[in-house]
Amino acid sequence: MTTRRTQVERRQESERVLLTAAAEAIAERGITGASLSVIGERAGTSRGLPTHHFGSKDALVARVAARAQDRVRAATALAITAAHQDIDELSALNLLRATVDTYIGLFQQPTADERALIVMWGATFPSDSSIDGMLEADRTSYEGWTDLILSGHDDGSIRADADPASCAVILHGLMRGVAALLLTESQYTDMTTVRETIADWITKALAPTEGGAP
Amino acid sequence: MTTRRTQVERRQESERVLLTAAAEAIAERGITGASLSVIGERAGTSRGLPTHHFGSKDALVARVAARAQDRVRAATALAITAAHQDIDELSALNLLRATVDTYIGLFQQPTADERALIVMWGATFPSDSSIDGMLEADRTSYEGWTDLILSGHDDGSIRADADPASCAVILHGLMRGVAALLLTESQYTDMTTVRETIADWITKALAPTEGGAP
Amino acid sequence: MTTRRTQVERRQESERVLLTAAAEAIAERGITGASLSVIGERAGTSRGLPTHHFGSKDALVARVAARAQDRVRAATALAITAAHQDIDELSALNLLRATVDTYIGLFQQPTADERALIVMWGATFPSDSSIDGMLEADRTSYEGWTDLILSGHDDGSIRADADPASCAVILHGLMRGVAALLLTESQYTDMTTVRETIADWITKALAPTEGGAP
Amino acid sequence: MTTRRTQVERRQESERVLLTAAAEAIAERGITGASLSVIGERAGTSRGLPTHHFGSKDALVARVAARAQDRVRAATALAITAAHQDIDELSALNLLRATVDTYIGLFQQPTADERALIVMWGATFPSDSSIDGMLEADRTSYEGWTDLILSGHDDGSIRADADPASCAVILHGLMRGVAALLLTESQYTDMTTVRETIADWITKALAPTEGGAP
DNA sequence: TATGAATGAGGCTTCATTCAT
DNA sequence: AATGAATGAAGCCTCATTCAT
Repeated sequence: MTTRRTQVERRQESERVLLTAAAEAIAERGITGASLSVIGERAGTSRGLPTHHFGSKDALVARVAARAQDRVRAATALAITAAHQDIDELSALNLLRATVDTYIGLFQQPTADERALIVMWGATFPSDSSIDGMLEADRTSYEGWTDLILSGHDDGSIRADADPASCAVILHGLMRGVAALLLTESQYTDMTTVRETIADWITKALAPTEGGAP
Repeated sequence: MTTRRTQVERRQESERVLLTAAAEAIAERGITGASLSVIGERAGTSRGLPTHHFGSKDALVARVAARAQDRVRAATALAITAAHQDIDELSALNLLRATVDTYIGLFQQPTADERALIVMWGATFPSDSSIDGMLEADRTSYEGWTDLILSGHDDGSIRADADPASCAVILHGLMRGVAALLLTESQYTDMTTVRETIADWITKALAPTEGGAP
Repeated sequence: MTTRRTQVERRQESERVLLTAAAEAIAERGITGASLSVIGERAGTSRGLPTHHFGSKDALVARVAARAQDRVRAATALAITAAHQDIDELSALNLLRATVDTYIGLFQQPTADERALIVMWGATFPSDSSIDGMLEADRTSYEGWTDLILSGHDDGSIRADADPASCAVILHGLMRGVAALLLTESQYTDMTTVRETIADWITKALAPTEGGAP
Repeated sequence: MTTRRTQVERRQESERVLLTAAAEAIAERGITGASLSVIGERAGTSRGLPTHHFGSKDALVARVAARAQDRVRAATALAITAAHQDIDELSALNLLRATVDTYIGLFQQPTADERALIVMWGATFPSDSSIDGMLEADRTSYEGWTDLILSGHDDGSIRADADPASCAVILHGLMRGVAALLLTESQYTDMTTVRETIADWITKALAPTEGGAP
C-alpha cells in the first residue's frame, strides 16, 4: 500500500518537474527548439523520461499548455478576490477591468508557465499549426469576454451600444498583444503607467455616457 | 549588355519567386516548418536554390521580413492617401485612427507577406529567439506611435494627459494582437464592426473631452 | 546489476566496432572520405550511430587517433620486450635501434590502426588542419627521441657529438616517411633488407667511433 | 594576330594565377578543403574559372602537382649548380648529399608550391586515393636515387655494400618525412644544424670505410 | 518506473558540375 | 574567354521515437 502510494507520488513528482522544465525550455527556445533531451536534462532526469511519461512531444506540449492555462486562470481569480473581497458585488465593468489589469500584471514578473503560454500562442499563428488545447482555450476565453460584456449590459455597467463580439476581440487581442510586447521589451516600459492607461481606455470605451444620449 | 541585363534579371526573378514562396511557406508552417527544400520546390526551382541565393536560412528569413515590412508600410501609406486626399491636413488623431484602421483592414484578406509577418512576430516571443530585423522594426514602429501622439498633443487633437509611451504600447499591442487573432479565427468575426469599434475606442480614449474638464 | 553491466557492455562493444570501422575507412579513403555513414554501415550498425556515440566527426577521429597511438605504443613495447628479454640492460643505442626497427616492422603487415595513423599524419600537413591529439602525440614522440639520445650520451652508447634535437627530427622523419612509403609502395621493396639497412645507418651515425677521434 | 597572341597570353596568365591560388589553398586547407570557388576567388577571378580552364577539380589538382614537381626539380638543380660550379665533377656521393641538402633547404622558407607538394604527398597515404601524377613522380624520384647510388658504386664514392634499393627508400622517406615535419613544426627546430646532421649521417652511412674491409 | 542505446528521417550547408549568357 | 546562375548529390548533425534492460 505504502509502496503503491509512493509510486504514484513519485510519478506525479516527475511529471511536475518535467512540465516545469518543459515550460522553461519552451519559454526560452520555442516549441521546436525545446527538444525532449533538453527538457529531460533540465528536469534533472534522463533524456528519455519525457517520452516515457507523456508518450510523445505533442502530448507533452499539450500538457504544458493545459497546466499553464489553469495556473493563469487560478492566479487571475486569486488576485481578483484578493483585491476585491466581495467579488459577487463587482459590476461587470469592474470585473472586466480587474481581469485585464490582473492579467497584464502577471507579466510584470512572469513565471515560466506564463511566458510559455505566450510563446505557444505565438506558435499558433501559422495556419497549419496545431497545438492541442490552444485554440479551444482561446475560444473559451473569447466567449468569456462576450458573456461578461452581455452581463454588463444587464447590470448597466457597460454601454448598451458596445458590440459584445467586437469588444471581445479587441480585449482579447489587446491583452495578448501587450503581454507579448512586455515579454520581448519589458525593459522599455513603465508597467504601472501602462496598466493604469489600459484601465482608463476600457473605462472610456465601455462605461455608459453620463448624460444619457451617446 | 543584353547578356548582363538578362543575368541580373534572372537573379532578380529568382529572388522574387523565392521570397514569395518563403513567405507563403512561413505563413503556413512557421519559420521552422518552412524548410529550404519546401521553399525551393514551392518556388518551382531546385531544392538547393534558396541557400544558393541567400547563403543561409537566417538570411532568407531576414529578407522575407524586410520585404514584408516594406510592403505593409507601403500598402498602409497608399491606403491612407487613397482614403484621405489631403493627408497633410489630417489631424494627428485622425491619422492615427486611419493608420490603425488600415492596418487591421489589411488582415481582412491578408497576403502571404502579411501573414508571414505576424507569424514571424510570434516567433520572436521565445527569449532566445532572434530574427534579424524584427526587433528593430518593432522598435521603429513603437517610436512612430510615440511621435504621432506627441504631435497630437501639439495640434490639440489628442488629450494632453494621454501618456505617449503607454499609449504606444497599447496601440502596438492592440494592432498586433487583433491581427494575430484575425489570422487564426477570421471566420468568427465580422471585421467591419471590429474596425468601427476600434476606431470608436481610440476616439474615446484619446480625443479631448469636449466640455473642458470631465 | 546484470542490467547495468549489459548496458555498459553494449556501449563498449559498439564503440569498439565503430572505432575499428572508422580506422579502416580512414586508412582506405582518408579522413574526409571516411563519411560517418560509411563508417556506420561498415560497422554493421545504423548510419547515425557514429554521431550518436561520439557527438561529432572530429571527436570520433580524435578517438581513432588516440586508440591507434596507444596500440602502436603497446605493440612496439611488446615487440621489444619479446625480442630482448632483459630490456633494462639494453644500451640506449640498442633500445633506439630496436624501437625504430620494431616500428618499421609494424608496417610490413600493418593493421587498420597503423595505416590510419599514417593517413592521419598525412592529413596534418595542411597548415589549417587540426586533428585533436595528433600534434601532441608527435611532440611527445619527438621528446622521447631526444631523451633517448641524451641517455645514450650518459651510458656512452651514443656519440657525444650527436646533436639530440637534430637527430630526433631525423629519426622521427625517417620513421614516418619510410612508413608512409611502405604504405603506398610496399610491393616494391624487400622489407627485411630495408630494416637491416636502417639499423646499419643508425649504428654508423650514432655509435661512438671505436679508435677514438676519427 | 596580335589579338590572337593576346588571347593566348591571357589564357596562360589566367592559368598561372589559378595554379598559384590553388597551390596556396591546398597548402592551407588540403585538397578536399580547397574548393574551386575559394581558388577562383583567391585568384581574383570568378568562381567558375577554375572549372572552365581545367575541366575538373582532379585535372586542376594534377596540374598543380605537375607544376610544383617541375619547380622543385628546377629549384634543386639550380641551387646545386649555383653551389658547385662544375657539377659534372661532383662525385655521386657529393651530388647525393647536395641534392638532399638542397631539398631540405627548400623547406626553410617553402613556397606555396612546395608546401602544396608535401600536402599532396600526405593525401596519397589512403589506399584508395589517387592523385594523377603523384605516384609516378614518386617512382621516378625513387629510381633516381637508385641510379645515383649505382653510379656511386661505379665511381667509388659510395660503399659497395650499400644496397641501392634500401638506401633509395631510406633517402626518399627521410627527405619527405623531415620536410613534412618542418612544415608542421618548423618553429621548433634549428634548420642549419639539422641539415648538417643529415649530411653527416649520409656520409657515415654511404662513404667507403677508409681502411678497406668494412 | 526509469534509463539510455539505437534508429532513421529530415534539416542546413557545401560543393563540383552543368548551362545560359 | 569568362561569368555566375542553377542543380543535385552528399555530408554532418539534430531529434523524436522505439526498444532492450
